[in-house]
Amino acid sequence: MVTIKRLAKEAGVSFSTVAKALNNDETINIETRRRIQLLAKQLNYRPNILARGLRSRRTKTIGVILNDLQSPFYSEIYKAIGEILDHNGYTMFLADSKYDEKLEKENILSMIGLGVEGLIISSVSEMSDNIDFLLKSLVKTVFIDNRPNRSDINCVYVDHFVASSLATNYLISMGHKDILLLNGPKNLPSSCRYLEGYQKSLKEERLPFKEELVVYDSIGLEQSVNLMDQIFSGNHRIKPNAFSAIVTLSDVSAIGIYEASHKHRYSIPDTYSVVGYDNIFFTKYLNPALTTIHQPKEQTGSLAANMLLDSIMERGGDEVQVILSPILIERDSVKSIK
Amino acid sequence: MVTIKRLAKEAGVSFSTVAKALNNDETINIETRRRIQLLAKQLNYRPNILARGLRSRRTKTIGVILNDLQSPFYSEIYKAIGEILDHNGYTMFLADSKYDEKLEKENILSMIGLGVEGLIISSVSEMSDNIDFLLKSLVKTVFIDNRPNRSDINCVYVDHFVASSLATNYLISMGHKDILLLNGPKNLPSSCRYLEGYQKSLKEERLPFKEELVVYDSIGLEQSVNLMDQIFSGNHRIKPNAFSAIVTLSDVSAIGIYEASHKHRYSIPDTYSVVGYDNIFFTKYLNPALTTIHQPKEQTGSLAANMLLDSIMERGGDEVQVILSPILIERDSVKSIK
DNA sequence: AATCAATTGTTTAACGTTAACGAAAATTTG
DNA sequence: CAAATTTTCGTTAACGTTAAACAATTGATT
Repeated sequence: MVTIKRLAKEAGVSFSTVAKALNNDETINIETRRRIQLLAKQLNYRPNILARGLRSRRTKTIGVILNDLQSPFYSEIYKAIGEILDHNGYTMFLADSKYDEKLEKENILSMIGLGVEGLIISSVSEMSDNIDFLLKSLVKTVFIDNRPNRSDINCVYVDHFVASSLATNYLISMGHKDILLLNGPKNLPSSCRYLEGYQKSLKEERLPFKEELVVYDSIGLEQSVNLMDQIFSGNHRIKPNAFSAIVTLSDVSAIGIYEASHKHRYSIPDTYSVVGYDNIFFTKYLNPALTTIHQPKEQTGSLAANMLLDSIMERGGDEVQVILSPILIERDSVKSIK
Repeated sequence: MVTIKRLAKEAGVSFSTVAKALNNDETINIETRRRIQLLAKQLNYRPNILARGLRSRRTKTIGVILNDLQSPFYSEIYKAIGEILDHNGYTMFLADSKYDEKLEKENILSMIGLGVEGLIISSVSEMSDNIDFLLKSLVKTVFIDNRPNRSDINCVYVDHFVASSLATNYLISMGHKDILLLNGPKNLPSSCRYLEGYQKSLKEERLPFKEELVVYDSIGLEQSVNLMDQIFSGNHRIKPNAFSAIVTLSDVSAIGIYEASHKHRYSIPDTYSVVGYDNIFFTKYLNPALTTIHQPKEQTGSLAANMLLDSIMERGGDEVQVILSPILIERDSVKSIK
């Protein structure tokens, strides 16, 4: 392994001269600097991040903790984060919290142990101890995808309340009255906002809110398939004829509905209308093309990354909360029954 | 930040006693050990990986360098890698080489600087200098997705030659004679194997190999859309009526074909038949459901991770090459024209 | 010629951990 | 009961880097 000492020996100078030369320190003669920098390149020298981080606390790494790494939704977000970080010489650690608060805590501690300078996190809960813990610790943090219940934080998220009311309003305008809400885990902040938006739209249109038409914990493909399979089979408290449309918290869930309905020979949108959420890239190629609520994922990622870097570099001042707007994308998975 | 010294002060022992206690060293009284371990948990102590790695070279991290992080194909692979690593107390660094050899080299050097114990990499080229460099360095490496031209390495990949001949044979059996090959970058090992399999199938069936029906660099959604858009518009050396079927190197490319053909009002499979590659999870929900060649992605990831861990732990002996088999998945994007 | 400042380079001490070694206390042995 | 052994804990020196303090050489100024 080629270290600074090795370069020093090779170049015939002290190791700290090499260190300064590599950091382009003006107190080293420009020629010596050039000479050493060239040598470093020739020998494929790379600073040992461990040593640097240990000494200087500047590891040039940041941690990204998300609820589901595999989901294309989060993929697009961390793709955007990665781009920004790359341009700024930073590397990212990715971790999957699997919508689990304990795992999230584990990941946070790991990241701190790894010496990250900052963290971007889609926190599982709105008022988890993890959030307090994070704010007490010294790592700069940006919360994405949802908003913890406090104002002294950096965050960027889309308004889930608006999103679900957009979806619900649209279904109502198409004549649907019994709308199943396939919601996420109950403690998930986005689930709460989502439910509220759904309720608000029903209320506005003077439709009754039927608690029994809300079902939780259906995030992810498999869970969603299983759940809808139960419903379509009649093995669930919700019966197949109790609703004519479905609002989901994610496009992936919507695909689960496609799968289950396909199995039971129900047609979408003829029997059931479906509105997804996220607008992940392939939804327009589904059969039928999915009507969904678009989230600006790339923007979320790049904004979050830039905010974090600003915060790390001490540029930019106070904490900021950025709220992005969702957009309804009309396609073919909703049928008018007016 | 809570360190080993802090714990020592708190517990009234020397810092090295704490270190040993935390590593469950038998030479420390069981009671003292328990006491210190409890304290560590209470104070949310996490070992500083930087310091540990610097001193002991055991960072418990491995690097994963892939050609396209966002593609669901690679997502599924690194998801599987992550699962295995988690169970073994390892963390992973992810990096995107974007099918670029220079960026790949950059990433390799970064990973080494980060102190990874091993590397899983989908190398861009078959005989890149990067491979020699890696083998000369001390980092254990597993190559995935394709096979460098040497035998003294660990790798796991599916046989792209078999894959493309599976696809081509199938199309021929459905009566297609003019088959466009949407291949990846020319230097990509998988592209080479893919071309060879395609040629072999044509030859077997005594069909002429038309070089002009092979087009390169069409990996990724956008490139694929642009390319097909050109072809369908007549602005390409390949004319729209020169072929009746398309074989692609990735499902994502296949989606690009869907997009372009949709724009130009061509029907799949009525005007063009398409066979994808990878079988990423949502292809069966596309319109039309995509006929594709399945790659065992999860298996690839978990095998690679296990091989790497074996190699790191010095268990297991020689280098192994694992070749997995692709499977044809018949769906609705191919039409018989016999 | 003596002084001072600028220029260029070196010495040294951290950062938090591991691990080899040393030392003290507790226990066993003859 | 002294000596030998075991048990238990403390000392110390690395790992490769950064950064502050220090030293040496040169050039400019009085």
